Amino acid sequence: MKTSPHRPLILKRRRPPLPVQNAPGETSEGEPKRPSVQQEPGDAQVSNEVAESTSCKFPVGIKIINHPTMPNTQVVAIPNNANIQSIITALTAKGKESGSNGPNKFILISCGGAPTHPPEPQPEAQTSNDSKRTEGITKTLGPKPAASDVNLPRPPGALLGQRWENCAGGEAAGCTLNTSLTNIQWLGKMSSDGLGSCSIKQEMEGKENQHLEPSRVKVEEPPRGSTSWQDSVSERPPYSYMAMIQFAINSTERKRMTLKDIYTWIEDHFPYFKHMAKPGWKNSIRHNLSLHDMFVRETSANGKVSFWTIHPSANRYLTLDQVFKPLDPGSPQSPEHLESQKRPNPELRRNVTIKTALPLGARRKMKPLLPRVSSYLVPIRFPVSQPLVLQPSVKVPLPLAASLMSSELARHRKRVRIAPKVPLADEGVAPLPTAGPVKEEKLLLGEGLSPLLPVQSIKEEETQPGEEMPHLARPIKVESPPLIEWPSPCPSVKEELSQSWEEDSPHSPTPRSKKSYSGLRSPTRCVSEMLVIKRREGREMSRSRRKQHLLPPCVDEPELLFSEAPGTSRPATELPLPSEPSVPAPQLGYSQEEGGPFKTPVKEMLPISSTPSKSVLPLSPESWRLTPPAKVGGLEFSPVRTPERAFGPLADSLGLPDFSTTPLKSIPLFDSPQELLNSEPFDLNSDPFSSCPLSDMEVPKPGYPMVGEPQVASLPANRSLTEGLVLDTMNDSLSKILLDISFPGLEEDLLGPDNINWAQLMPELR
DNA sequence: CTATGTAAACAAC
DNA sequence: GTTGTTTACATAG
Repeated sequence: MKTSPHRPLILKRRRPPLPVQNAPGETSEGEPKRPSVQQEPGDAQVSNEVAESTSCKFPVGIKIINHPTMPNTQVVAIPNNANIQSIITALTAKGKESGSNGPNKFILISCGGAPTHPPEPQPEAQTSNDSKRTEGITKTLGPKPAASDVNLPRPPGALLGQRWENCAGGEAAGCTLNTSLTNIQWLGKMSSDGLGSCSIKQEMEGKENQHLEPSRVKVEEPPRGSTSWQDSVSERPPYSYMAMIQFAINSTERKRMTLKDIYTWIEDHFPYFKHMAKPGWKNSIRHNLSLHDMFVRETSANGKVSFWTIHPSANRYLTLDQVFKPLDPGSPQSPEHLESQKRPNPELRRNVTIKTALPLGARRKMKPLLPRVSSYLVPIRFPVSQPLVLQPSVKVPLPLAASLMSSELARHRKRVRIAPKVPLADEGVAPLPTAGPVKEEKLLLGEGLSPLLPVQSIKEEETQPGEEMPHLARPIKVESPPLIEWPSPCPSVKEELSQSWEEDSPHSPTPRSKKSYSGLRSPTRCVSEMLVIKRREGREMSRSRRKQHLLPPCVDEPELLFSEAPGTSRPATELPLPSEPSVPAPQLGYSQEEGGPFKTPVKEMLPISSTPSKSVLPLSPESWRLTPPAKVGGLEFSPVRTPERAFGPLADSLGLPDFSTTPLKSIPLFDSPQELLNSEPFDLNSDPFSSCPLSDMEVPKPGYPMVGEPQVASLPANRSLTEGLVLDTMNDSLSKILLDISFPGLEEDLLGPDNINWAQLMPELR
């Protein structure tokens, strides 16, 4: 309000639109889809599944054995093609029946089972995106599938890795990422999906500035039954605009959303904005979108529609669901509860961060979605001789795994790393590669994973089939200044390694226009034809918050990414995952990005605030954007993307600490995630779930040498890690775990009593 | 000082 | 009017 005298004049900013090329595919996208949230066709499919689930039958092929050392715990081997949801339902029922005395915890692992095809990737990816969004959505049991984010369970095969996004709502609507199995929602009770689902959209109230004012506000509140959120209507959500924007964008399958849809999503999920907030909140949303580098604007091919996306490197794929669970079981989430402080709290950060440890109470009312299950992390030895065995199983994305593991363990050593802020440094300043800044955090990371890796991007675009590389190549135009520059590679150093997204790019110092880069990199974009727009140089200069960069643009950008080897280079983030699932690559990265989501104190993680704090990292702001592929030193893995995004979030949700810390036995093997990745044993490829054989994928590892890191040896041949889920019927939780499977030949001692006869479960292994 | 929120001036459509 | 960008300022921590 204040009119500040100081207000600078702004001269024309915009630049002409880019030429758009249309992508054929895109077309559909172009349109803003609104959130119609509700949606889509997928239902039919879903229903089927659901139906099944209800039946609770265990599919054929399921094998259950008692865990040798854990009481009331059974190991359930699920064929890839089995309907997980139904299995979980059945197990839940079984566990409930047993109560505390009988088996009430189940470790679910994929046994590949049906050899069949790799699970197909879900429909999802494919191109359709927008248009299709329909995809398979599975709907969950949850209450409202509708719109928003629903995470659904996935069908068969999906165990681990996939993220399915199903999203119902197309872009607008949200889909969360799902972490497939991990999603608790399956259990029904927890559904957090869209808070309230919204419905309605607002009529948009009109102008921003008008006030709705309170007066009207309250009126609408829903009946209170639900308590939670309703109450919350009048309360401001504890999330920052940045966080809410991320939730909104991440709720869509494509991870992109038009401004209007963002408004709508927020209104739908946070009634406060619809009813109570001053109209100026929309201005704030826009402000945040422009301000934070993590938000990248892309235009549709035709140039008509602008979509806001989250730079893959920075995207933690946070969704409302992931972050918290409503206190009230029944009610939809209600983040809103909290107080209405004036300020929304720092929100996520804190909240998100959540370590499970934290007292819930402290955090506003939200609870973490996933309970930790430490105990489950017990390594399981696999008798089988071959290392591969589990192929079907999930590959755990490293990161994920790491995170999983670490979660509990972590605490021991580790530190929590914090996500560096994103340095969005914005353009200008890019720290030199060397720039030292990287600092601290990295260190941590260094070892482990770099959580930050950009990796993630993944999914988004999967839609576009194929092209992984393409995108890279594809030039996207940047709007602005021609800067585009592709970054030259910076040589930089590895240092960056760890940093978070930003880091990745570390070298990339070139900050340049952030956005520009982003465009480049983000997978999505690649895919799509979108252009990215965004910042122009101008910004760089500017001192605006965001910009902060310190350095002048290095100029170079790290473009390398692309240039380089195809596989490798691609920024992790970018990879569009063709199908995400497929991507086997281990990705460590994602985690980082988020900072492991939770781990990082929220702050960082969060959105990282894009706002650059200037000081923070030297990294260039863009760094993340660019995400230098391999380059980043340690990050190498980044290239790997996680197979699924899902994990990322998942992990986050867990609030795992750093990878490195993980206590699990298995872990010890790897010092860092990287190691894991590197290590062969994992067959990443084999991921059953992934649709694609990895073969295609490039695995990151090779290419980049880690920077300085010593790479560690890979896992022993006889061991491998696989991801599994732990269903605890005592508390209705479903969590991912990383299993250490030992093959014969290993040291016996290690094995210990807990060996499980995997052969029983997974004949195929043999 | 940082992160965030808010208001506002402008620009381009 | 909408969308996007950028400043300026306020404020909590």
